[in-house]
Amino acid sequence: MPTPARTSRRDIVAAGRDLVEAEGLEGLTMQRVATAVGVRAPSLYKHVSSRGALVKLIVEDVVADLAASLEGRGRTGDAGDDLAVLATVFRDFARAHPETYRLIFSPLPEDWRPDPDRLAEASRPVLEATTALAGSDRALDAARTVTAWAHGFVSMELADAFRLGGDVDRAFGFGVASLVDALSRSVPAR
Amino acid sequence: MPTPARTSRRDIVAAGRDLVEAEGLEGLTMQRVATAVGVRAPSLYKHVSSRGALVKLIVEDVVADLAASLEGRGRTGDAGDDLAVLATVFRDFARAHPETYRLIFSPLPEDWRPDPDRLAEASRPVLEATTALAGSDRALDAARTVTAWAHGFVSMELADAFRLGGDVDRAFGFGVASLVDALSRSVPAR
DNA sequence: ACCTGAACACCGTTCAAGT
DNA sequence: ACCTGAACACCGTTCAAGT
Repeated sequence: MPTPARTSRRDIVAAGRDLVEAEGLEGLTMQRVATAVGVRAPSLYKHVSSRGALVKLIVEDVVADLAASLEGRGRTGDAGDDLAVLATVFRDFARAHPETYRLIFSPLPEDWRPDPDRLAEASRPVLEATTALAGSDRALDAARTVTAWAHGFVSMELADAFRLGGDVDRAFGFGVASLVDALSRSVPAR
Repeated sequence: MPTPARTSRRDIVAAGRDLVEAEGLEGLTMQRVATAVGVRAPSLYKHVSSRGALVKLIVEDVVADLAASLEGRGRTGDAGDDLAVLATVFRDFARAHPETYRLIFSPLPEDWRPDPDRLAEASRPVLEATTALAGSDRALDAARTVTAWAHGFVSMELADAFRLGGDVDRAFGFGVASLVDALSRSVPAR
């Protein structure tokens, strides 16, 4: 006689994401997720195949939210301003969800990694802005430069790795301005 | 009656570091470390206070090696060239020790983090180069921009996050050249 | 002074048994 | 069809007992 499901993959992913945000990835245990959704740990395996698979679902959920935050934010008419806006939205997302942001850029085992298409979706707005700013020949290199800088900056900020004093907000502004400046010029001389 | 030590903190850190490099942080179990140094797990606690403390010692060991690699490499006479050399040494280090590189930039629990002084030591060569390139007023902002970019680039490369094709080496060269270009100019106009 | 086996409180995961 | 308790093979860590 069938039993109605007492939980769902959706609930499990949401509960898992909350757990990660609250306690980090190591706080994500199957037992705690189970308690959060009102079930025993073994029952989770009817909905997700393993803890790793759950991590992957959580990562994809977070990446989708990040993509949605960036979507349509680079449309001021000035490609340099667009890039600055995108960088700020990106940084704000990271600060609003520090643990899950860390998670999506963590070195995860192969089978826990999100579908590459989801990542491509999140990076499209940046690519559009760099195309406008630096030309289509240089757009990919330029997007990689900006993305690397933004991710590096934000992850160092979250890791509390800027320890030499100074104004971190100013350093962020300085970084965007320098990049926009460099990318809007013709090919560097070196 | 005293027993002579069958292992040492030094051996334990070295064995732990090898384990992390070979299998990632989650491969670092006290039991495996113990086996590697020829002892049982409980004995390790005579030499390190916890697994977290061992992780911290490993991180500090890796950071010291990174600092040594960078030391004295930014001295060509041209500050732009210096920065390019430092970036390349940094990237080579990451590719030579991918797992331990990841570890030192991982979001670690507070008490597992290395002594800030060790990190400052590793970043000094960059700060010297940006001082020469951008002037002392802008040196810190410039160093943060370069460091963020380099770390972001390398960590995305290691995470296999550059999935849109193109030449990753060229993107790295493009990034350094753009940054050097921007930082060697006067204050950006934005 | 260091090393050990036994024990404790946890993990993730499997599986037969319940409804 | 989903949920459960019991079990298995692991963890990190503590501690009394050995040398």
